[in-house]
Amino acid sequence: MSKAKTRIQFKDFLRTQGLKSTHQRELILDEFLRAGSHLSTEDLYLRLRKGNPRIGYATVHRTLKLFAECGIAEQRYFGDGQARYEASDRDEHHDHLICVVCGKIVEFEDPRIEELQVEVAGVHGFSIERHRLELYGCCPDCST
Amino acid sequence: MSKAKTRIQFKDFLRTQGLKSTHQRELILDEFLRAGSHLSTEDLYLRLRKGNPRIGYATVHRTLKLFAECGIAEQRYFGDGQARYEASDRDEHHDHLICVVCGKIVEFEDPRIEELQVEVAGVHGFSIERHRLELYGCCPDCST
DNA sequence: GTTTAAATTGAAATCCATTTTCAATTAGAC
DNA sequence: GTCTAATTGAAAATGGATTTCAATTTAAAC
Repeated sequence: MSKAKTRIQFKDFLRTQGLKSTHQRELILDEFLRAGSHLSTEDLYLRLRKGNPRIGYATVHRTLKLFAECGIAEQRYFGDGQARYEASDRDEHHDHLICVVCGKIVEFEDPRIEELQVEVAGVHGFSIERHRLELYGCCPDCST
Repeated sequence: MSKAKTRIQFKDFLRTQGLKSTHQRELILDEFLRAGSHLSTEDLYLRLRKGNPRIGYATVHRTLKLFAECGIAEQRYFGDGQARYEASDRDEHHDHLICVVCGKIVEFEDPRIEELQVEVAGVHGFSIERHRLELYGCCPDCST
């Protein structure tokens, strides 16, 4: 989905929820879309402060939660103690490879794994809503 | 592995690390092995307090970390903001099905998924050290 | 058994990301 | 422009994890 469409999606979301479209929310969405993925609240806050020293951490935090609520972003936990957000407008779904040495995060997807997940859940009577698959290991750059 | 053997494993670990075997550490290990899995530090602390009001939260916390260090327990994060520990002396490895309604946690394993993970990681040049797979959905009891 | 050095304990303090509070400001409907 | 409700951001609160430190306990040496 294009950035322009994402902006419209967000505005629509705000309107339908009786929320207001503000300057800060627009700035935060712009920077979020511009920045790479897997950003923590702190990361995004610091990037925003460079251009706008007036923006508050609480607002960034609250706005990221709004993004997650309306489907623009997804919240992830990689176990380092802080939540990260990634734009969910790119592919349908993907999982993560995380380098335990340098922290690099690579995305991947494999329909065969997804299929087996549904099958396994079915055996236990579960219907899957979402899943999380993370592979931790050593990336090519760090294994030399 | 039997509980007796796990106790010996822990004592050996302590000795080789130059650490001491204490009454508290024995109590905590006993209660940890007696209690079900997926316990938070708080859970275990409260269980221990019932029989031993003198035991401290910090000691439970530190001892659980020791368990993880010596391979008796594994630390898990399910995204509710607190670490959980499970005994790692039962099967070789397993993943989790988590009910988003009642919070029930079911364990499963599927070698076919594991195999595909190794394959996918290889495509990206990663060697896998460990992984995390969690399926979130609705369990049979909650879907009726 | 006694001594002794080092590890351990637990209450309290600290840390740190997240979340909430609240008075001042702003959006947008009228 | 007026008015009401939502929003903002600095500061405070929250909550689990972790550390501090004086008192206690362990276990090795004697």
